[in-house]
Parts: sequence; structure tokens; C-alpha cells
Amino acid sequence: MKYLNVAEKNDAAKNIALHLSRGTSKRREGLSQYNKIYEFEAEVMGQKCQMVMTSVSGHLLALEFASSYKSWQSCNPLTLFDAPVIKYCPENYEKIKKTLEKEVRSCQGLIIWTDCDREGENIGFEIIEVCSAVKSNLRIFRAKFSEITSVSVRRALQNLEQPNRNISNAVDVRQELDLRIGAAFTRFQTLRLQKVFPSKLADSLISYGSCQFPTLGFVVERYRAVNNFVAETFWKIKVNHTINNLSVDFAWDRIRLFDQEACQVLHDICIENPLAKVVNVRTKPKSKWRPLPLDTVELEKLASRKLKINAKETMRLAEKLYTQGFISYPRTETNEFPKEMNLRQLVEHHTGDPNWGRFAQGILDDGGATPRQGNKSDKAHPPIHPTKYTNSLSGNEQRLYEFIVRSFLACCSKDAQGQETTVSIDVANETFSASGLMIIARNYLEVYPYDKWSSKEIHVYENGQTFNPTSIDLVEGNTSPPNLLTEADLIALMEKHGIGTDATHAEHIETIKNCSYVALADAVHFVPSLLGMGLVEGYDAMGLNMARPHLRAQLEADLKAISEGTKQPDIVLAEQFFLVLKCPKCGSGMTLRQKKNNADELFISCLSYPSCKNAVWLPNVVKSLQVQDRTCPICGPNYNIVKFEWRNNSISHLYPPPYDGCIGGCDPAFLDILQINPSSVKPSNSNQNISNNNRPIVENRTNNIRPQAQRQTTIGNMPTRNNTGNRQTGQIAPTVNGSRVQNTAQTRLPAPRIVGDSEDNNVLCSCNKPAIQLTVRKQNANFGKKFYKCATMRENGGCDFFLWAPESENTVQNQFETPPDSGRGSAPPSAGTSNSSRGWGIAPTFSRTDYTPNEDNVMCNCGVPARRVTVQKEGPNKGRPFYGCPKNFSSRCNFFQWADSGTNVEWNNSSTGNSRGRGRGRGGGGGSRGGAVGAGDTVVMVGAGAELDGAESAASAGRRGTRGPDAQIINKIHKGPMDCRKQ
DNA sequence: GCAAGGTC
Repeated sequence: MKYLNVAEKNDAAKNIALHLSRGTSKRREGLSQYNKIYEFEAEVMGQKCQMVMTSVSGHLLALEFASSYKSWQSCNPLTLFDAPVIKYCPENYEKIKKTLEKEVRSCQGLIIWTDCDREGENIGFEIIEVCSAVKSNLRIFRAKFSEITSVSVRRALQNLEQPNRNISNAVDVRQELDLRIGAAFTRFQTLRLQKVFPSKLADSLISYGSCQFPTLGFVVERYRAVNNFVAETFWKIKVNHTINNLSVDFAWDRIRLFDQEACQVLHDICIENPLAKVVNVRTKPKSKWRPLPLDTVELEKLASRKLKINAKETMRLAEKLYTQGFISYPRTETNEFPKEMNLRQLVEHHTGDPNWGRFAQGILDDGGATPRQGNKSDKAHPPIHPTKYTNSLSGNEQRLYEFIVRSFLACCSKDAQGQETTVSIDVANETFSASGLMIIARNYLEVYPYDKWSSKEIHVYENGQTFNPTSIDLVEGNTSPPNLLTEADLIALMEKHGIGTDATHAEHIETIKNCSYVALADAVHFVPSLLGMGLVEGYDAMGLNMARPHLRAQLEADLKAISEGTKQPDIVLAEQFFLVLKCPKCGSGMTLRQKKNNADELFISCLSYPSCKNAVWLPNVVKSLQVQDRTCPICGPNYNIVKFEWRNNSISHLYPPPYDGCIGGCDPAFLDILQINPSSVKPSNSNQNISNNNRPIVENRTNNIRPQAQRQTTIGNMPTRNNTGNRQTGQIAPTVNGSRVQNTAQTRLPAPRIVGDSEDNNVLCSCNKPAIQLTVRKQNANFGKKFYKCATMRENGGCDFFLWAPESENTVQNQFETPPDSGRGSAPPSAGTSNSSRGWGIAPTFSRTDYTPNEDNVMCNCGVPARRVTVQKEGPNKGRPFYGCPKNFSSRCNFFQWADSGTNVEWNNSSTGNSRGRGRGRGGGGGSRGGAVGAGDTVVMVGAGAELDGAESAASAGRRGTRGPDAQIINKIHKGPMDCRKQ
């Protein structure tokens, strides 16, 4: 018995032969200089056999269009969607093919040793196809292995299986779709854009691919996020405690506020009462986790980040290490080691190394390898790990090998252990925290220098202890935009959305660089070019989300279904093309589209738009439409059956949903009900046949013609429907000083909701229950004012919600109650005049008495030194200094003066400044003038300031203002000052 | 002159 064994590449064939023959294989030349032939003897199914082992070089066959479609000028790119395609052997692979044909003649069996992944299975069938053509009655087997080690390949030979046609079919489908869609769009957009921009793009190839475009899309999307980012100013309080040169910063539990006044007030209170009291000291163990077993994507990302070797180069090096037998198969999605793997032995290989040998021995002495386990498995390959020890490598090959070894040892080791102490202090009812870290055992960090973890010293504090802080500072900062994408970020996004394979991520990134769609801004961060940006925006504007990842993700899901045998390849091919019918006016395809600004409005339009403006508008009753894999028996092959779902039941009695119907005109009543003009779906002369301009042309080059073009199923549902503009990376947390921080919204309490007309008591407190309205009865400046509070008493679990009612509600004094937090007999909060507090908002409960003179000696209308402030709001006056009353919100006078001009301006809260902006920073700006200043506004309305128009009444503006989460912060802040107010 | 996937 003689077997022909065929591997996917020469290196694999060489090493498999080496292992199976225990080093006795004989090498001879084949027709291809790169693909040698190895001969040896081995036992197959208990029988000693002659083995001939050779290889291909990846795919042996390629797909291309029939010759009449090859020239760009020969056809409309649209015809490529159903032009005949041919599998053929490229010229530079002919020698490999001939070697197979020659060698198999003397064999009775064929064993496929291609890589055990989807593509490998398909390459296996290419080999089978070529070999079977010259030798029928071959016994065909598939060897399944996940690494080229002696154990693994021997086990594979003893457990031969059958090749899996389903897996191979999935690859055939992918190839055909990639070719048709890629070629059609590349030709179309290149020819079109060269014509429109002859001076700029005459020599550019403007390619389209189902992987490269979403990759470009990620870059564009992040670029937009950075560009559209509007920084917000925030303020926070920082407490420092320095003794003996050890400086400990305590961070504010509120983190930060977007309202300077509020923050300033709290800071003032802390300054007035600065004694810090330790309220909590917690010590708990903290660990830093060792890395997970390495999969391909992690390898690429970490090599890019830590070794500065880009993904493409990393994979080239890894491939080389793999074929030399130093590491396991580098393309794996698995990050957990199979239980049966002998990790101990793998660790033992490294005990002699001068750098990590001692650590490896330590793992063994300590009870052996206990790897962290991930949660991904491709069921084909284990995580990337060293399979053999070597110290003979150099350069990046050595660095990558070392990284893989160290990762493996680290993962088999133990987490680093530490002890974290967190201290909370109270300063004037504000809480601040600091933490220290003591590292107890570095464990994996000893062998894994790519991670950093350092101790942080802190003073020894005890519960109840008090101390005077060294400083209490008001710190101003700005939120910062997300960073542009690095290669590692981009790969992570590609993986997350299933764009490309582990093996091709790096290549798609290269492609969009080579096409000049993107460039590296600073050698690290990607930015789109004008062309790249234009392409994405152009398709977006047409309502075709070509640069969005979901198309590819959907295909990947379908390919998986084909591999598993749960979906027919032809169905997937049909569904991926989203043509609904052939245009009766011009013969192009017609696609289902959604209206740009309304995903619910569907229409079917001609791909030749704008030269052909034929369109079928669908009424609102059509909820969804899915093109089926069969054509209408009456209207013919240009009309597919369409599955309809209705938005309401108005026509369900006539056409019960889901209704499989045809819009070709075979059911005139159906067209009538859908208000479809028959002339838009069928030729005016019904005898006219427009279907034959794309009939298949069968060309026989290698007897491998697949009859794709015979299919009548070139349509499917529009894949953009369920993904209407959802940005994949749109939710990016703002960063503070370069480090990512929690989304501000998450740090806030739920916003109170105003549910209806303010005449009713419809304010919800922080418990989300209707608040009760009360009126101030204490004889002070706020006498008679109405306010809302939680209906439940504090001691019964009520919240500390407090809100002044709008002024209009204060005209009738029908209740006299004590406002919240008045248990100690204090009055409701106010230190000023009631008429300056209008609309919704808070009235602070304290006053500043220590007004400091300003350098210009400007006094406000109250006769105290005015405070110099800078305009923060986006607008023509941003950055301009001005003077305002230094008093608090409710007691402040209307004084305003630019600090750089000396011109006094009469402050007018009802002016009609168009103050659109983010509206935080300076309390909303409901009364800004010329968009410049919101600082002098006496009404504190935060959160919704961005939406406010100065012409709105303060009351209505305030009502909206309370919707914002900032209102809640203000409400929360309110509690502190009230406890220590001066009456 | 087109894609993406193999590999060289």
C-alpha cells in the first residue's frame, strides 16, 4: 500500500515526514522547486505502508471570472454579480499540480495534511479534486493535528478521519462572494471616481473589499469621534497630606463637578473647616492576574504594544517559528489549554535557560503548571506555546520566541499578590480617599517584564484620627477626546466584529495603507485620508453602510452555519446579494434601501441611479421585507419571492403575515394595495425580455466550472436594516488627563423626572416617587417660597431631594412647612433675596464673607469686590475675562463687566442670546448674552443648558434643566452646605 | 488595474 501525503506547505511536509519517519525520510525533488518530496515508511491502520509526502503552497486553485468579463471595459460592473466564475490553477501553481498528478498515479491512498482550519479543509478538497481526476478509486483520508510535533502527528496518523465537505463549502461561498463583490465595487468606484476627479485620482486604484472597508470604517469612525469631541471643563477638590517628604493625594469621592460655582462653594467650605478626620481604613488583598494563554490576536496586539513589532511582521515571524517546530500553530482562537496537554513537560524544556530557567524550575517545584483558563476555543488548536527549547535564535525572531515562552511560563505561574490599604477621610462633610499598595509576592511578574505593577506608599492612618491637610486645592481640568486608533486597537476591533481572520488582520491594515485610505499620524495612530473619509461618507450618504462591520459579521455567521451543515451554500450566496429584482427600465439590479433619516421607510431603488431613477416606494404598512431564494413562477426569473411582514393588521386578512408574495405584477391587487406603480416593476411591453443580457457563459478551462451563474437567486434581504447607524465605537468614555475615567453620567444619581404639567405635583424625587410641595414658613428672605422634597421622611428612608419650585408657583402661599434638613431649627436655604432666585434650581445656603479685592478694584453693585472670572462657554468670547458679583447664586446682584474693556453691561436674564453649547461648566447659560457669558446668571440650571434658548422663560427652561443629571449633583451637594450653613 | 484566503 502506498499513500500520497499532501501538506499545506513545504515546511509542514518536511517536519511531518521527519516526525513520522523518526528522521529517516529521504528527500527528492518534485517539479516545483519549493515543494520537495519526502519518502519514508510508516504504519497506517496497522499496516506498514510506503509514504510519499509532498505539499502545495496554500490554495492550489483560484477563482476568476470567465474571460469575457475580465477586461474592465468589457462589461458593466453590475454584471459581475452573476457572471460565470471559474476555478482554475494559476500558472505559478501548475508545477505543484503536476507533481500531485504524477505522484498520485503510483498510490492507492491519499492523506490530506493541510492545516486544520476552514481554509485548510478547502485546500484539502482542491488536492482531492486534482488527484481524483487522474486516479479514481483513491482511498482518501484526513489527518487532524494541531501542532507539528511528533506526538501530535503520530496521533493524527493513527486516527485518520474523513475530510469535511461542509467546512470546505463555506470557503467556496466566501471566495465567490469576495470575488464578485470586490471586483464589482472596485471596478465601479475606481472608474467612476477617476472620471469625476481625473486630476487627483487618475492613477489610483480605489479598491473595495468586504474586510478592508470595515477596517477603514473603524479608522474613520474614531477620527470623527475625536474631531467631534467637545471638551468640557470640570473642577475637583484635591486634598494633600505630606509628612516627611511622603506626599499622599486624597481624591474626591465626587470625582469632579462640571459646575464651577458648586465646586468653588464646596472648596470654600473645606477651606473654612479644613480638619480632616479619618473615617475608614480598609486593608484587603489585591492581586494582579497573570496573562491568559495566548491566542493569535493577543499575540499580535501584545507584540505591537510591547515589542513594537507590527502585526504583519509578528505573524511572519510566528509562522517561521512554527514551521521550525519552536512554537505551536500560531493561528488559534483558543485561550485555554486542553486538560490532556502535558504542560509540565513543556515547562521542563525551559529549566536550563539562563534567563527563565530558574523560574520554570520554580513552577515545577511549586506543584506544576496551573494555567489561567480563558473562555475561547476553536476546537482545533491549543493556545500558542513553545513546543521546543532553543537559544539559537536572534533578532526579532528571538524576541518573539522569548515573549511566547515568558507568556507561557507566566500563565502557568501564579498571580501577583499585594495588600491594598484604602483610607477615607472627611473634610467638612466631603469625603476623600487615598490608597496604598504593598506588593507581597511578584510571582508571574518575575518572568513577565511586559507588565508593570508597583507599590505605592501611604501614611499609617487610624480610624477616627484627625489631621490638618497640607493643602486643599480646587483643580480645574478638561475632559479629553478618545485617542486615535493604534494598530492594536484596530486589530481588537476587527476581531470583535469578525473582520478578516487571525491570519489576515495585518494584511487588511496594509491594504488600506497602500490604497492611501489611511495613514499613520505619528507612526502609531491611524488617521483617514481625504479619499478614505470621502469613500465612507459617500456610501453613508447613499444609505449603504459599506464601511460598517455588520455585513462581514453576517457572512461569517452564515459561513459557520455552512461549516456546521445547517445552511445551504446556495442560500447564503443568494442572500448575500441584496438585489430584489431586475430594473424593468434599465436591466440593472434593484436593491432594498431605507430612507436616510427614517429606517422605517423602505424603498427599492435601481443600482444605476442616478442615470436610472426607477424606484419602488413601499407604504408604511410594510414593516420588513426579506427576499427569498426562489423566483416567481409567473413573473419569471427576474422577480424573486419576497417575504413581507406588516406593521399593522390592516391588510393581514388579505395577506396573512409572513406573506410570501411577488411584486412583479402577477397579483395586480397586491400591487394596488401596496400602492406600487406597475410601470416601476415591469416593462411597459410585457413581452420585452430584459433578462438575457447576463446569461452565463460557460468556459471550460480546467473542468472545474461551477454553475453559479445558472442560479436565479441573486437576491436577499437588505443587510443594513437591523443596524441603522449604530456606531460600534461611538460610546467612548471621555478621558481625564489622558487616563480613561468613568462616564460622567454613571457617577451621577438618576435624574428627577418631571412627568407632566408643573401645575400638578408631578416632580419625582431621587427615589423616583412624586415629591411633595411645601412652602417656607420661617421668617426669612425665603418666606413664602415653595419647594419640593421627598415625600418620605429622612428617618424613614426618604432621600435628600430638594428643589425650589418655579417662581410662578410661589405666588400663592397655601402651605407653610419647614424645608428639609431643618431639624436643628434652621430655615430653608437662602442667604440672599428671593427675587434673584427664579425658576427651578437650588438656592445655596451659605454666603461668602471673605471677598478678596481684585487687581482692577472693580466693585459690584452690592459694594463688594467683584470676582474676576473667565468665559468658559464655547463662543466668540471664550477665554475672555469678566467681572461678576462674587456672591452666591441667590444673593448675587446683576453686575457684569468685561475685564478687558471696562464696559459695563446691564445684566438681563431674559436676553435672547443663542447659547447653544454643552451647557455644563457655567451653570447652563440660560441667560447668556451673545453666547458669551452664563456666569452671571442667577438661576442655577445645569445639565440641559445646551438645549436652552435664552428666549425661553426661566421657568420652562428650569423645568428642562432639572432633567439633566447635573441637577441631581446639585441636589446632592445641597445637603452638605445646609448642615453647616451660617444663620 | 479588481477580493480574501492560503503561502513563497
